Amino acid sequence: MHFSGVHERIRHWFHSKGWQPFDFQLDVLREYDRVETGLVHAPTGMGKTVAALLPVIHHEFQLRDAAASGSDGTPDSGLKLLWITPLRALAGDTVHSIQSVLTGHGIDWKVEARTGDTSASRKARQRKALPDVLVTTPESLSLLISYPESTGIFNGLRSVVVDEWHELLGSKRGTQTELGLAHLRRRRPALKVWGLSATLANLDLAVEVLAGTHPRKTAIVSGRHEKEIHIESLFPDSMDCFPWAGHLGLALLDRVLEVLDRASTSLVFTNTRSQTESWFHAIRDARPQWDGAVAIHHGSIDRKEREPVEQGLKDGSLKVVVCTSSLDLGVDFIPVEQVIQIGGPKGIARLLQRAGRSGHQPGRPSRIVCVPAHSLELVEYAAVRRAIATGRIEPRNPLEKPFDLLVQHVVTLCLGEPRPADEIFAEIRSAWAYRDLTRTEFDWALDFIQFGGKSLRAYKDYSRLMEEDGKLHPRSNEVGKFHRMGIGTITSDTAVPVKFKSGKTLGSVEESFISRIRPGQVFIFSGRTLQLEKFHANTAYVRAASGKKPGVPSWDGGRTPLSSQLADAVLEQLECFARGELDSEELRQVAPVLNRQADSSILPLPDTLLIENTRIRRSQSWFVYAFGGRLAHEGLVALVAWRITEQFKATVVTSVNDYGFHLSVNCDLPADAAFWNEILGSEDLEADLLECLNASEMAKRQFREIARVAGLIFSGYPGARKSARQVQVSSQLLYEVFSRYEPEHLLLDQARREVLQQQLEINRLRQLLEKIHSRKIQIVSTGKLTPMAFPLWAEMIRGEISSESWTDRVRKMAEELSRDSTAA
DNA sequence: GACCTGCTGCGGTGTG
Repeated sequence: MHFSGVHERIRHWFHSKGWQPFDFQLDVLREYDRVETGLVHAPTGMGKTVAALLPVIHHEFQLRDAAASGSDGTPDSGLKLLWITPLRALAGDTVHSIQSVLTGHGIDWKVEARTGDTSASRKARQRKALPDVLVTTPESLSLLISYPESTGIFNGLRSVVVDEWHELLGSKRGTQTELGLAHLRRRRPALKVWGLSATLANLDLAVEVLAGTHPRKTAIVSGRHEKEIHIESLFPDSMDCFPWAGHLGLALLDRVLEVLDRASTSLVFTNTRSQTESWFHAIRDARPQWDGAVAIHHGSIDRKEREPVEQGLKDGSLKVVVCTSSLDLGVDFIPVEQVIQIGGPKGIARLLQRAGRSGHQPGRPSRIVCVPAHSLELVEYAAVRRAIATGRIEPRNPLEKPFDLLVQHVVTLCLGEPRPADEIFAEIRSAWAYRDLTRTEFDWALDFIQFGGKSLRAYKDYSRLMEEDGKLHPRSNEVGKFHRMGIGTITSDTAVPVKFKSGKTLGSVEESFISRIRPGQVFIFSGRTLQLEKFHANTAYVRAASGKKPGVPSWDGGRTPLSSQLADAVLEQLECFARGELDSEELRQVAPVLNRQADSSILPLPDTLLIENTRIRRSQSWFVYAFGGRLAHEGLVALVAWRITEQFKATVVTSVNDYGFHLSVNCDLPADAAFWNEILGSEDLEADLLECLNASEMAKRQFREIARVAGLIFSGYPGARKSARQVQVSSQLLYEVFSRYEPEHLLLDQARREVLQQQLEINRLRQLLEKIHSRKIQIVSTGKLTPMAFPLWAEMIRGEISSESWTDRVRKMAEELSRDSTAA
């Protein structure tokens, strides 16, 4: 390897820190001249930040050397490096670490952040002149682009780093980043762009998306230092008394406490917010001596309450933090000794990400302790360990031309600088997501922005731009004001704020939860026991309380399905088990349950589709183990139920989980493979789905978010947000107007598309159906519920009856089952 | 004797 003087200086810096450079860091340095868009992927905590800065430093050294030898002019002033991060909470720490690496090399650039947290005066200054390095979010970048006085501030920009690109890639925020990059590249054609990412299955696509459509020289640089991951599971004393279903996992509380005892800092990850509340209370009640050293963190807790928790982790004053994905990324700069996962892993990448929160330093292994909430989760842990060992991981799929964001971005661009339509079209098409955007679609968007489209022509409010001298201009200053308040793609939920009378906000809960609580009743939230004082002006006023049996809130959140990769890996583990290859402790432990499944039915395997048929009182229950994840199953079960009722005069009750779905039918269905093959046919899938799912209701809800991103709905001034109801009313009105007068409206089309793709995972469903037809259908009649059927049955009766009798019925059924097993 | 669910993320005005 040849090292110029520049490389020597960089080597020297590593030496001064007592570090060895990693190969991939030097690879990035070597690729810099050749490559225009690159992607660095390495496990978390492996020095990606330094890797991204080395070429920037190298370039600056070259310029300085040239200037010193008199061959070049003065160095650029203003912004040279733009660093995009998805999380504003990371911006401050990123500023410091960039600053320190640069200073170490004798480069005294000014490094600043610009996010929503930045002070108003600094933001005002930054509109006109930027520091040498700016750390920002995709949203704040869009805002910068939207200010007329910012024209020119990117004129000295040399490189962009997109941090945590894997996190942005699969979302509209990623698409927004693509559009931002397309704009910056138009201004600076020679721009170098580097993405930093965790490992993904589709790295090639990830770099392609980052590069956009211009032919660009790209490279993928891999961190070769494999991170060591230790996955350990906790087991109950006996599988006999371990639940077959459920999600809380508190059965293993004592074991978890022992694990917490042995480390000074632990992160306890859960899968839901309400689970976080339950575990926080359980731990605090069991270890009162840890008072003040146990904290809770999730997305519905107010940011002001969360910040001290993050700080407590940083300074080591907290021993245990119970959290959701809210701390998946946010603790990059924090030393955590061990990580605990309560409940199923859901995905391979997800477990890796969480495990990576511990041992967050080169050379140190990551450890994660997995706590099953029910028996079959042990198979998931075995599967995820195997998948990691064989290098299998999920892809993240980028979005394709979302029209709501297109509409938003065109306005953003024209606010910053009035431009001819052709030029804007070309720029937008250079972003990967819009590479296939047709001129017709683009013209539709322009017409919509200028005149409100076909159906809103009469309303001036929807006319945002106008053409003058061949350029698109904002129609008024008002347009800019309202538009900037709506920039971004995250649409917030409909939750009710929870406040003390003093005015301090604790966070927010679901309206459906708080409406069940009467004043005087006690519930837990944000780790506190609270009493509802009154519900007034869409706000829940509470005071601290003590009380037994407090209610635990639940939220209407996302329902992360088991990933396809992990579902396949689970089936493979069952196959291993069937072959007698019990090469993990998890499989050995769960053996009694799997044996019972195999004895009373069969084990579902990769090449079979198991359908169980059980008579429960007067109904026939059919359990289909399709292993498609709960979202795809929700679509599938609706479809199957609909097709059944088309053929038979029957009432069908359904339930789903990640492994399969269940139909309870009050008539006899044929127990032969041909019938099920037909019922599960993939013909007319989309049309049938839209028909049977009451799709317009789902689309209507999805449309609300689309209308907000497209700037059709103003959701209120900061600090004085409109209520969910108000937003709902105006979005519904628009939906109805479009449906009536302009059914081909591209935003309606997008709403349907998003329902199919995001809420029902149509692509996965389609693949699933194809896979089903290549599998052998095996129908087994069972006398009793099997271990795999039990959770689906319990899930079904949850929707049927009150919680009191739910408990009774589950207990009764469990007792019945356990009597059988002792008798057997 | 088993059990009640369901993630995250950002940003903004203007006038007295």
